[in-house]
Formats: sequence, structure tokens, C-alpha cells
Amino acid sequence: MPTKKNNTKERILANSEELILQQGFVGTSIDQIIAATGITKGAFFYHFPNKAELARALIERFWQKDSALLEQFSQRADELSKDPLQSMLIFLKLFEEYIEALNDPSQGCLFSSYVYESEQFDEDIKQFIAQSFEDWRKMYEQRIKSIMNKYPPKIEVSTKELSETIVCIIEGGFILSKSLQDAQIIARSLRQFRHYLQLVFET
Amino acid sequence: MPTKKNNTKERILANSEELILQQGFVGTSIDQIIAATGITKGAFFYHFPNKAELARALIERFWQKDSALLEQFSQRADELSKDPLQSMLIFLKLFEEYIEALNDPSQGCLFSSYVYESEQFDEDIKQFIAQSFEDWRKMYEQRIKSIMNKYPPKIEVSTKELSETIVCIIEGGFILSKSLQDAQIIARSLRQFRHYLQLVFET
DNA sequence: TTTATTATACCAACTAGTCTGCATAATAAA
DNA sequence: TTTATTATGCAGACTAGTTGGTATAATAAA
Repeated sequence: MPTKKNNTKERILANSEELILQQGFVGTSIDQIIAATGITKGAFFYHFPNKAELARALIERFWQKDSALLEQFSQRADELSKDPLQSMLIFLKLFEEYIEALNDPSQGCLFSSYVYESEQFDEDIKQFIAQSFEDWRKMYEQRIKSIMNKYPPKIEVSTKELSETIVCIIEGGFILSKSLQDAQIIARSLRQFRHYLQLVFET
Repeated sequence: MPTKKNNTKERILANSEELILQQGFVGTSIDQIIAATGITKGAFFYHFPNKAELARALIERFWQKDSALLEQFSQRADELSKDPLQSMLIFLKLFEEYIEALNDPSQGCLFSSYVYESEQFDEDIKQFIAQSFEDWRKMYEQRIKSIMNKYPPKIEVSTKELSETIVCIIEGGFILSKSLQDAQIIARSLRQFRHYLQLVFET
């Protein structure tokens, strides 16, 4: 039975993430996790010393998956156009299409989930989340800076504020998507932001 | 000691809301709530039959406070300008200034908090939250429709998508605001949306 | 007194986490 | 190649503490 193939640790992580996005971290008991995974307490505590370490492993895993995806879209966008504005528009489009494709009623974002239970987590996890948001935003900001170097904006805009707004739209989109059971909200709202960029920068 | 003046029920609600926005609903125990309020279990369960009813009372109270505020800004905006576009821009500005004024690092939105623990709540509470989001969005949509009737948009836009985006920005803004300990994010991002509206509709 | 409000003591269920033990897999020795 | 040894991965019973909730008594207000 116990082979290298059926990676129990990964199954615990996947099941935990799903449960936590629906019930919250504190609201998800280890008993629920092991029941969903089909293992026992012994197995769980063999892989994680305590629940706090599960939380840490989950958020790091989430960020890794997330940034890999963004990196992929980023590279693809740069391949398709060397122009900073076009590349950014393509990047956002790729993101939208990805979201649209999962017609699964959005599970949500683990970062946001943790933020609304923030006092349950260690200081370094809170720090990791804040840093991740910042890194994510800065990635957008770099792109917008490149655009600005080439195209004079029609109105006075700040690269920081523009990049912040993208992150707000996505995180807020997850919330509405979950509540209204509508998987397309993020894509639609991101499209609005794309139009905004076009109005600001396109000739 | 117990007079009508020191309204115990209201104190329970206020303290609960603050704790829940930091720790989540499940993560906040009744023991914590009564300790923060300075009462005992007996007093708590006199005012609320169970924790689920506290959740319901909290979210209804939150919505009442919220819609009263929005109604106030809405009326003020209509007083200051009869033009639908100007009134909307003023409305958003009032909202921004309100957020800016609370330089308290944002407590957050109870709706979002509940959404990320949604499976902990009864179906009717989830329904109430979804309906509140929809009502809120429709309020914006009405304003945008009025604008569209008067001003032809520069690009093709949907009133639904525009109004959705506002809600996304605000809810996402709360999350970033909490995580990055920056109370001004919502205001800054809303300003971006204001600029977008101006670019789309202003002559 | 009657009624509204709060205090105290308590409980059954659930919580995260521990402990011992057991099967298999990998490695080393014969 | 067989056999002994050890490491890995997991099962499941157990514990100490916490949870929401209750029963009842005390106290205050009308």
C-alpha cells in the first residue's frame, strides 16, 4: 500500500486548501482533513508537526502555483509583443481567459482567506502574505512603468496606484465570484481595467 | 449596574464585530466575546439564543450601517450636482474622503469575512450577503445608466460590468488595506476608477 | 410581586496533539 | 541470494483543554 506514488502529503495539502477556502482555517478541523483525505491522525502528524505548519505549507504552495502561472502568462505575453503596452494588454487578456476557462465557481484566494483570519497566524505568515501582495503588485508596476516610458499618459496617473488597482480588482473579484456563484466576474472586471489602460495610453 | 443606557446587546455586537474581523467567525469564541465585553455567559445567551443568531444580527447590522452611509453620500452628491456624471464623481469622491478620514488601519468588511468562511453559515445568511452585494452593485448601475443616457461613452461599456468593478475594487481594497496596513488603498484605487469614468464619459 | 437581566456552575462534544505499535521498503550483512 | 536491521509511512486509541450551550440561582427594575 504505501508507495512513493500516492503522495499523501500533497493530497493533504490539496484537500486542506479546498476545505479551508470554504470553511476558513480555524473552521476546518484536522479530523475533517483526514476524513477527506482518507487517512488517520497518525498520517497527518507524520507529515506536519502541527496545524500552524500546515498553514505555512499551504500558503507557500499557493504562492508557488500562483507565481508560476503569472510567470507563464508574462513570458507568453512578451513573446507575442515586444511593445510594453501591447504585452500588458495581452498579459491581462491571458489572465482573463484563464479565469474564464475555469467555469468552476471560484474557490477563491488563500491569501484573502488568511487575511480575514489574520490574528490566527504567526507574524511571519502575515509578513509573507503582505510581501507576496507587494511582489505581485510590483510585477504589474514594472510593466506599467515600461508603458509610461514609451507612451505619455493622457491623464496624470501613478504607476503604484494603477498596479494596486489590478490587485484590488482580482481579490475583490474572488469575493464576489464566491458569493454570487459567478466565475466570470474577475474576467469582466479585469477587462474594464484593460479598457482603462487603453484609454490612458493608446494613441 | 444594569441600566438601559449601557446597552449590553449593542456592546456585544460591537465587540464581536471587531474580534471577528481580526480572527474570523469560528476563530472568535464566545468566551473571548464576553471577556471583551465584560459580561458572562448568562448575559450573552440572554441576548442571543446561539452563535448563529449572533452572526445573523451582526451581518444585518453591518448592512444597515453601510447602506445608511451610502444613502447619505448619495443624497449629498445629488444635492451638489444635478448632472448624473458629476453626481457620480462626487459620490465616489465622498466615499474616498470618508475612507481617507479613518486613518485607522481598516478593520475590513464583514461580508468578505463571511464569504471566506461561507460554509459555516446558514443558507439564508449566504443569500443575504449575495443579495446585499447585488443591491449595492445595482445602486451604482443605476447611476451609470443615467450617465449613459446623457453622455455617449467613448468606448463600448456595460453598466453591469462597470458597477461590478466598483464593488470589486472596494472589497479587494479592504483586503490589501488589512494586509499591508495601509488605510488609503481603497481611496487610491477608487480614484483610478473615477478617472476611468471621466475618460469614458467626459467630453 | 413580577419581570428583565446577569452570574455561576456545569456538561457533552469537539479540538489539536501524543503515544505506541505495525506493516512495508530500503539497506546492509552473511 | 538470503537474512538481519533500520527507516519510512501510517493506524488508531488516548489525553488535556476548549467549544457552544444549559440549568439554575441571584439580583435589579417596574
